[in-house]
Amino acid sequence: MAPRSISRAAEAGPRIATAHDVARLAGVSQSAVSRAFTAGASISPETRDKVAEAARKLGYRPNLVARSLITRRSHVIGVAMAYLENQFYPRALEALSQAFSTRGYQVMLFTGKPGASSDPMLEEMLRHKVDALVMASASLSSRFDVECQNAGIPVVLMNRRTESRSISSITSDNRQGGALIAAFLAAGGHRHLAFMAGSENSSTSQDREEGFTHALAAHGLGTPRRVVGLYDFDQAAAAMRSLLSAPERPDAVFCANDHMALAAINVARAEFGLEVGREISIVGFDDAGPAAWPVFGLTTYAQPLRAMVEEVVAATCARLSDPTSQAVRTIVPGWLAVRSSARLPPVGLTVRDGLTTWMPPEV
Amino acid sequence: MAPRSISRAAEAGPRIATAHDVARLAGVSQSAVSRAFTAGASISPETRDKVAEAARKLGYRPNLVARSLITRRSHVIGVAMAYLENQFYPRALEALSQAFSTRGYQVMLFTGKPGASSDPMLEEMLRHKVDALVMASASLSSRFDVECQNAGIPVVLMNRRTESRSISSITSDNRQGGALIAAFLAAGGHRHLAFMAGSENSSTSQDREEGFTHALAAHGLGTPRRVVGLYDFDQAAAAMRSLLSAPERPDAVFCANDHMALAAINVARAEFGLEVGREISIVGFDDAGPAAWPVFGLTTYAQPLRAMVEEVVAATCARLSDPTSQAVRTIVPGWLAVRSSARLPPVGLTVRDGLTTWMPPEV
DNA sequence: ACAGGTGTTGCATACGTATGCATTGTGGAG
DNA sequence: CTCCACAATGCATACGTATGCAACACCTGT
Repeated sequence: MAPRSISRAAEAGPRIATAHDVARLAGVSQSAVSRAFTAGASISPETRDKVAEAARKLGYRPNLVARSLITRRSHVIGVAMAYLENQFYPRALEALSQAFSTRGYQVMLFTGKPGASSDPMLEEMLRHKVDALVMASASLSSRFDVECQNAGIPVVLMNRRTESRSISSITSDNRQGGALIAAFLAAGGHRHLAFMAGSENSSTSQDREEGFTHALAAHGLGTPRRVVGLYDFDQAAAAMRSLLSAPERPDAVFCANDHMALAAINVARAEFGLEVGREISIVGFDDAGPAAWPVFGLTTYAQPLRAMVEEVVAATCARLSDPTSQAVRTIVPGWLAVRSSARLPPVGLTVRDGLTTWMPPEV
Repeated sequence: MAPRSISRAAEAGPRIATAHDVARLAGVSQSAVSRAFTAGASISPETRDKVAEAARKLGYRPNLVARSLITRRSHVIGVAMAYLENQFYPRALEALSQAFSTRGYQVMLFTGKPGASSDPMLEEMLRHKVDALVMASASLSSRFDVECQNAGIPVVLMNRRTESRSISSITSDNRQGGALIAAFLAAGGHRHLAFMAGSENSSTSQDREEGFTHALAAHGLGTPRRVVGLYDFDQAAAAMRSLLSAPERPDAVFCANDHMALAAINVARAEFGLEVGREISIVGFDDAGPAAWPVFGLTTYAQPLRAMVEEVVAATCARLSDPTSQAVRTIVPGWLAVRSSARLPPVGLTVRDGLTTWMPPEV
């Protein structure tokens, strides 16, 4: 090993400076160098300055790999996320990366093979000794839970929940959102409703559907027609086609997320020539970027991205600083962003900062 | 250290198994365990099986942090990417992550503070000992170059280029793409052209503009009007507003990327009531997801995402396996995806697999 | 002047793995 | 039967850093 690394260094020019090199140049011990780079360590200002000067001369940078090995903290958070064609996720990813980096963590991205089990991904994450896992996609197997608990790694779900008591989850109020949309559409005078589900095993889609369906019943409207879009643009388009081709066409469609709602609008407008918002109402969930674009004007339940990300980061860091703390199950409230893709109810609309929202008139 | 880690282990339950634990259980040396997990190492099948069995019992996983320290290879690629609201980038990120993971590398994501210098990001990447850098956004300072060369870390740019001879870059044919669009619009009978630039310091925007402008001149059309959209949706919308409010309105606008072109379509249609493709032509560059959505039908120069990602990964791995190899400068050819956002020329259109493209009739 | 406290420093070791080297065992060629 | 080649294995060490511990200097209060 030693001879090889020497020869490699020889061919690659000057070796990368280590704490020992800095120590030698500064005339102190390696410990002093380490302490100079550790906030709150016991070291005199003079020594710290000597070290800083030597480090500057040598272009020294602490090796975080070596540090990780000894401190047993990699300061790396594994983020599992696929399905990046849904704008909500890239934004979430960017925000997560920002927020974690503010607290001294970097994000390692795991996308997993499309359609594959999440287990190989888990394996890879554990080998890399990530400090924590944020799962924003992929359904977890039961192994996931126990393996992470054995490894002592906190797991935080974003935008989905689980039964496990040891895993934290941050979601928006999916049930209440679905219910609010039901009330909104009922107040708008719609009578033939439809729901487009995401994946069948998605807790998020289930919750939104439940809230929607229950509230519809409470408003005296029957069970909505149901199609499945699998969170996929093309699948959603096909589902929308089948809805609009049916003899009894719905007058309002609630899609389990914006990505599918945008597909629905595309089909309704481009293939069926419908004027969305007048001849048919389409409502989504997320308020991802394009929803607000004028050509769509998608009415949707807005998930507060920044707030959710903050909660994810807070939950992660909490469990990192106190491993005995309980997993949390946080529900962040959202609101209904009212635009033009759905017929408006006569009352209940309010405008604030140029954004329109709606609340049911009576409780 | 030792007493602390013992007490920590005690409170956290069974310690995470190491190669030593496996060795003890299997009745072999730690070296044997290491070799059992190293492809091509000198070890007998029997020993390998014994080790595998013991490892299975203990739930052993090789610690990649420790491995990185000794092999000086982290198997982590730093990917710098911001601007994820432009759909092109999330897709690229997903594809990069997939492709690298196929070759045994994981992706660490660096987004950088919006608007900040890339230097702190670089610092963080070097501390984490990434094996290579893929830069798909952020403009690099000159420090970047030398620091990475000192550290012996290959740098590969995606979708941008640089003067430095030591940095690889993968782009599509931006000049030719701009020229092709000019020819296409000229053939379509447009006479008052405009160009919407991205960022002024973006090589990509510059190249597309150059190709566009030169080819326009060759077709006897004057210098196009020029506005700046800074690759930003709202800025692009504002730029489009100014174009359409001017006394002499252009009959075709070439936007330096799709993201801005989509903003332009939104403004033209929703604010000015124009029928895009008939009253005004709008062309983009990228062929990111929404360009193909029916409501946009954006005519755009298609960058072959998969091919570009493959080239990026190939270039990265090439320099990793042979550090003395030269940096490459690869240009991946694209093609013009013709849809409905721009008036069609009378000749030159061809359809293949349901996709329409266009080539200039004569050379 | 002396005892005790406080703040700095270096030494030694540990983190978990990979690998050069020496040693051993095994089989085949002569 | 001898010798050599080669495969398999263990020992020892190295990667670069953090930190417990002991040694030490310096200061304060009596």
